Amino acid sequence: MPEGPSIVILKELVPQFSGKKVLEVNGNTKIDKERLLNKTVVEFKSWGKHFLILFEDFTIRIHFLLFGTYRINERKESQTRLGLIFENGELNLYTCGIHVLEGDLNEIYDWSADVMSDTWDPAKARQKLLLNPEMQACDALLNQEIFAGSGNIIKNEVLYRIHVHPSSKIGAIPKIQIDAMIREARQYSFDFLVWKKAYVLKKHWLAHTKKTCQRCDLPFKKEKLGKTNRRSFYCENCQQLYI
DNA sequence: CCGGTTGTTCAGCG
DNA sequence: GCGCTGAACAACCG
Repeated sequence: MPEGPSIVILKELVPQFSGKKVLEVNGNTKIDKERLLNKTVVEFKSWGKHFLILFEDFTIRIHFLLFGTYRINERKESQTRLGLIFENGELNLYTCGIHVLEGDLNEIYDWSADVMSDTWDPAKARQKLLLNPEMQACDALLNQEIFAGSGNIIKNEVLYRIHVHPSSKIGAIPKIQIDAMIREARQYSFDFLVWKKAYVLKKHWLAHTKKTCQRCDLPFKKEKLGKTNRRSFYCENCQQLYI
């Protein structure tokens, strides 16, 4: 569920509730559910891994973390975190973090940092990267201020596509590879979106969870790397280490 | 049945 | 106040 493209898929499934009034609220969320009652959804948005439900005076921010899921016009057995019932159906959210955001969303979010946004700004991403020469490539691709929406799968696939070792330092990577990283972070996210919709995402993984490199047939390394200490799958032979 | 995880936050420590 | 570490959260798969 959690990476950016999955949130975009959710966003595409809910316009049926845009402009509709919340007739009933349920779930074990700690936020004040009364506040949503009889309010009308203005719009649904997303920023990276955040799913946003906009009301007139406030916004509900949903983060699915590792295990979050949702159901539209159906329910799961497990406890609902937040359920919104409209005249034409319902949106049920499970195992997610929920926050209420006050004020102007444009002051909270830099939309151009979202790799899937129409306003994604590769030049800004490049600037941010160059300001962090000591940062490791694997950490950069998980950094939500630089690549909002990118997660561990996208990280591993992008680094494999651009032939860069996850422990490479940003400042030592040739500029042409930095540009490739930025380009592929977006491109792979859209490939992810298409494949996920067609239920063929895993089939297209070339690095994530893989045992062997399809380019050179040598075994992949599997290690927890970087400050983020997340699983990296990489080929020592095909992915260059820049230090 | 146990181990692991598409993620983030926060407490605790030096 | 900082940076770092590890726990906590919690559902599902193999």
